[in-house]
Amino acid sequence: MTHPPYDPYYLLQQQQQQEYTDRTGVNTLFVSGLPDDVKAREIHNLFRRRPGFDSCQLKYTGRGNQVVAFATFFNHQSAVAALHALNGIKFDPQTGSTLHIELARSNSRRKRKPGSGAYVVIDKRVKAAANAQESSSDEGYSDADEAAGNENIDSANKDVLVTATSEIAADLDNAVAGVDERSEKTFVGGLQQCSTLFIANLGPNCTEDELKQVLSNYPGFNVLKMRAKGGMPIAFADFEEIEQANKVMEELQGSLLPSSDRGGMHIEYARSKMRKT
DNA sequence: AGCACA
Repeated sequence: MTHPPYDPYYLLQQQQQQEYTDRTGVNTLFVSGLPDDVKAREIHNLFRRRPGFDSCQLKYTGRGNQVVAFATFFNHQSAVAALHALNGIKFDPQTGSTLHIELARSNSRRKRKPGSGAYVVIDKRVKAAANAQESSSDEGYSDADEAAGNENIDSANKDVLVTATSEIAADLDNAVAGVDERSEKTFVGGLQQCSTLFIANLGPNCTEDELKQVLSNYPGFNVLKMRAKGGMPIAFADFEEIEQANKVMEELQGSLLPSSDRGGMHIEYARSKMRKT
């Protein structure tokens, strides 16, 4: 049997293949390198302060004691920002185990019922023992399993955090919408966007020219201002439009300059739009 | 983690 283009299964495969290569729509991080005694609460505490964080889940894959986690954000950018902030950190100083974080293959499809938990545990261990023979092949986890596994556990969790934060975000959104007529700032998923970017983690001898050269390749780039804060330079880069700033943040987040000596650039929205003049 | 200019 062939799979003609209208075959739903064929379409699903096409879509999944696309997700493998283009992950710009993915808001979920896949976290591995966790110690096998990690708790869902620890994962939640790791991500809860990250801008745009939504919820997370810990998953016992059933492959040995392997544990992985998924952290979901309100948008792709927030997810990428958290990825760069946390990837490679020592999660447990005792064992020296290092976190490995990447964009998930696809978004968590967890239903967002009001009152659902800020974090969730998926345990495939018992089931895996039962069908040990048939699940013997390839990888340790699959997104389909993840989506199927979590519905039943959702209701057990009474954490209010998720709903609380999204309500706050909605309030802020309204407040800003009223005040900010020219949309120099907007809220997206609890993140205050700004068309000026704050750039940190630059090397001590990063120059304004060096950075300006990189930034001027992007449409909408206006002005760069640098200053040394405690020896380490920081920079503010202003763009015409938020969308243009977004693009730059997305593409340059974590990237290295010739002068970088302590890892890639860290880029956030500035707290306020750069003054004209 | 570090956010100035007015």
